Amino acid sequence: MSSEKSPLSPRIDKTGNIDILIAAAECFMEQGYHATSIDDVARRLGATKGRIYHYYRSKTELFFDVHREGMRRNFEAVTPVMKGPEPAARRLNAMFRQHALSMMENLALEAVVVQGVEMHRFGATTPEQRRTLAELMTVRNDFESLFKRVAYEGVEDGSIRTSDVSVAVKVALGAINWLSIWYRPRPAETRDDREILADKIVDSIMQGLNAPD
Amino acid sequence: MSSEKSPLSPRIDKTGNIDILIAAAECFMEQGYHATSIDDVARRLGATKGRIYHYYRSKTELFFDVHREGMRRNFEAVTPVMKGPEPAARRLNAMFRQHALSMMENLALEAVVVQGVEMHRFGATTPEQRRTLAELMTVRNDFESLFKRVAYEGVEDGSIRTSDVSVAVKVALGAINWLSIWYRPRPAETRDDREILADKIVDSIMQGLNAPD
DNA sequence: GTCTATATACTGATAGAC
DNA sequence: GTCTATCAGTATATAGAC
Repeated sequence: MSSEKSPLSPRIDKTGNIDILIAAAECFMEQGYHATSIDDVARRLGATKGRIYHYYRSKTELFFDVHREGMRRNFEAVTPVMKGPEPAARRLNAMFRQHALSMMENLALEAVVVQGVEMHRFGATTPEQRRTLAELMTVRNDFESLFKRVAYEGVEDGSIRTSDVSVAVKVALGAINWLSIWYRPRPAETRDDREILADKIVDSIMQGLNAPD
Repeated sequence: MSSEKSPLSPRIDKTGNIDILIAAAECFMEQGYHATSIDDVARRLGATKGRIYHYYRSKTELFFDVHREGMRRNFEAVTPVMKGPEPAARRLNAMFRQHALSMMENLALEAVVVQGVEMHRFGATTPEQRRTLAELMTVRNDFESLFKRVAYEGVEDGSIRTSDVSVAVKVALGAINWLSIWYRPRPAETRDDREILADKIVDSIMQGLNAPD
């Protein structure tokens, strides 16, 4: 059905497709995109292929929609804290923190987003799929630009020091995205635990490892 | 024939298998493990499957060997600079720098190593493959431990400041490993260019983004 | 809207010629 | 040591019953 205006508009939920997205995200996270069959996703849903192909014309489109939902949540987490009267360094700090928390709390979706980055490697796809892929990469770049913009503000207001804003942002986001590789929630984990971890990560990013002289 | 003693011993080269490893690494980097067929690898070699299956019993073993070679080069790059009379912070600095350069100069191999991390998801494998996979993960952990050890030394000699050594090292290595996602060498790139980039990355990791008061 | 076939294509791995 | 031919297994996607 997907009438898709903006890549950020919530196009799901009402039809109950969110179940399919979550099931797909979990399968993709655990086994990777190519190793996951539509049957796997259906099995996790407690259904059969028929249901999935009723909503999605292809496995690729399903992947794309998971990716979209993951990015939507990324923006949702970060944009509320990026503006304000504080020095840019403090706002950037908050953005990293929010992004890290979003990674932890939407682990499956975000793991797929991370996979998606390495998936300009979609080899042979239809022209339409190519366009969608380009669109997703644009959204990713826009997300990165959010951080760059605030980082530049910080260079100007003197709250941020770096030899290269673009590299510094890539380093910071890489560190956070890497969570999708090593972070797995412990059985009785609370929101507090995640916030403590997020703070440690952001502290590493903002303060670095060198002891002050 | 792979007689394999240590995961780090150079078991290749002489038979010319290194060609197969490189071709496989490039395919895996561009399309991912599952999307790459043995025919793809053979085509890149300018040969057919027969040649590959003469040296490797399965696609999985081929992947494992690429991973091994990538990790071997990682150790090779980092271990020479990890000991010495300097404060631990300086040695850690050098280790990160070497690792970043190794990522850039062995891009295909290292991209496969990065994929390998997310590949405890090998689903159904033979017991032997499970053992190999566990071995590879051990090697990865040992590599990370190299950095942790020096970071702890830094905490003790006062040259390093962090709220959590383990997290800080994961953050730093994540940032560097993320290179495999976004770094692609420009056409006329020189060693100097790579060193400049590596220095910027290491600067970000060690100094952080906050301006000194 | 969901399920059960089924068509079609591809891929990992093997056997045997050269 | 490399190639050709081929088998068996599996996956995407479709068609049609319910």
